[in-house]
Amino acid sequence: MASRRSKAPAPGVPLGETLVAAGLAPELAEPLVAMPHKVVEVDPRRPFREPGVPRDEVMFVRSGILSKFKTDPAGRRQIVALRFPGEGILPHAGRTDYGIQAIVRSEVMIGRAEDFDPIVEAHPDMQRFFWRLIRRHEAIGYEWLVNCGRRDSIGRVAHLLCETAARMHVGSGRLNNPFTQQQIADITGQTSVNVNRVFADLERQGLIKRHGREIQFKDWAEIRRVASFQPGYLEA
Amino acid sequence: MASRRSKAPAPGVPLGETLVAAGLAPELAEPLVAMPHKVVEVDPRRPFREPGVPRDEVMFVRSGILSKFKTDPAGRRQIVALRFPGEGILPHAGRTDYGIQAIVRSEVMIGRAEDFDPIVEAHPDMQRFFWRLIRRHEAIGYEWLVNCGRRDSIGRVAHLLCETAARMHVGSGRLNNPFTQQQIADITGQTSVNVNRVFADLERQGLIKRHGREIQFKDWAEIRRVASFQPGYLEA
DNA sequence: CGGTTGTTTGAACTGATTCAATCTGTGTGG
DNA sequence: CCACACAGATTGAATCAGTTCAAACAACCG
Repeated sequence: MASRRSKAPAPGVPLGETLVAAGLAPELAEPLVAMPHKVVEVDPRRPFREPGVPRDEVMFVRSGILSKFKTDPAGRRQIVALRFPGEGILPHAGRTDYGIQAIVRSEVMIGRAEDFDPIVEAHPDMQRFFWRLIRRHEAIGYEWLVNCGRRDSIGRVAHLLCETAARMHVGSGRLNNPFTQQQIADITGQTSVNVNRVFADLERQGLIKRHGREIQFKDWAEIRRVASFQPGYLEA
Repeated sequence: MASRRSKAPAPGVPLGETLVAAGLAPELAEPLVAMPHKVVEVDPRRPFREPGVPRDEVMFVRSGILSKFKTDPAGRRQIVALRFPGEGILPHAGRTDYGIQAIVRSEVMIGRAEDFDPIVEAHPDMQRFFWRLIRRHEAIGYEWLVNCGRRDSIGRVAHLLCETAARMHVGSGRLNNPFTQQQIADITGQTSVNVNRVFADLERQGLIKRHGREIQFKDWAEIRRVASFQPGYLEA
């Protein structure tokens, strides 16, 4: 019953719009989109940026989803953060400890740190904007720690689904689930086998209905409860 | 065989020094320590700051250790971050999703956001300094996610011990372990019962030796391997 | 069609939890 | 100085959630 991701990325919304939607004042978005940059198409689950390399570049997701990941010496992979359209990965002076891969085929705008940093420094409002975004990602990271540390496997998957629905701005209705079960396992610290069983469970309990990759929430209140999903942390 | 934390906090090192030790230029530390503030003694494992409350204050740890925590609706607690001496918790515009408690008796310097923000905005170098600190805490958070998501219980505890030794600047020798087993459980997403068994295991394997709370690393290389501890992420 | 990637299912196993009891060290007050 | 209370550490037994290994199945692609 597996369905495939669409082969083309979602229509490339202009970056400026997505940034403004994320809360940046329109006149501030302008110098950012005017910054010299290239746009790259990134294939899912292929090496894109390896860990341990210095990265003096900014990237913003225009469409698709990027993930930051780390790999244990034993080879087990853990995804530690996601970036949805309009979100970005800021420059990193020293060596980075994480790698980057796309979850689905994505369009990414890449600029150089030496172009980006002066722009931010020149606009205190933009500093505050990025400050707020960092804080939001921090809050999400904390929530993920609670997820991995304290919830059982059903709660973890349910929570990820709720969060994803919220971050993709689909309400409590249908979610076009972008993840493979392996990726969900890598995010929630489990095995893909178990993720599969959890999905079957959720469906058997009548909380969701699946048509291929698409997920329909049949009982939003109850799945929120199972996930103990309190969306407050997502509002910067 | 339990020993108690010393009843007095570690001698209150001047904040300026600890900030400089953390990499801040001495002339930049000055306006920070000159900022109007109060110094508070915080008792361990007592309510200090509750989640869900706006917090327009900065705090810097002068001695002891602070923890940020979240609590699941089911009442299970997860510690999501630690702050050692010289480290701080920056102001938070909206409602905070986490609470704050001390791990051991701590001295904390508390200032107001409205005093702190202008100082930072006036000094680009200080912005870069805090930027780097944020990045470091982000990296630690990612490593914690790997810890909770991908390591077994021995690896988790061993990793926390290694990280703590590094952050407290004790080399590979003796660590005056500041945590109760319950706190270690709350950090690593386990039960205190299991943490206890892990400690017994580590000792039986000859990796550590315990005298009350004090831990002596008998085989640093091997415990690093067990923990898959790569300290690179700690260097901002 | 054959190759690849992702999903699904079963059976055996194991690491960690739960519950409950006991033990140890520390501090307090009589 | 002893009795007592308290917090934390330790141990055992039963249980269970999640892993591991292995195999089959489905969908898509060239």
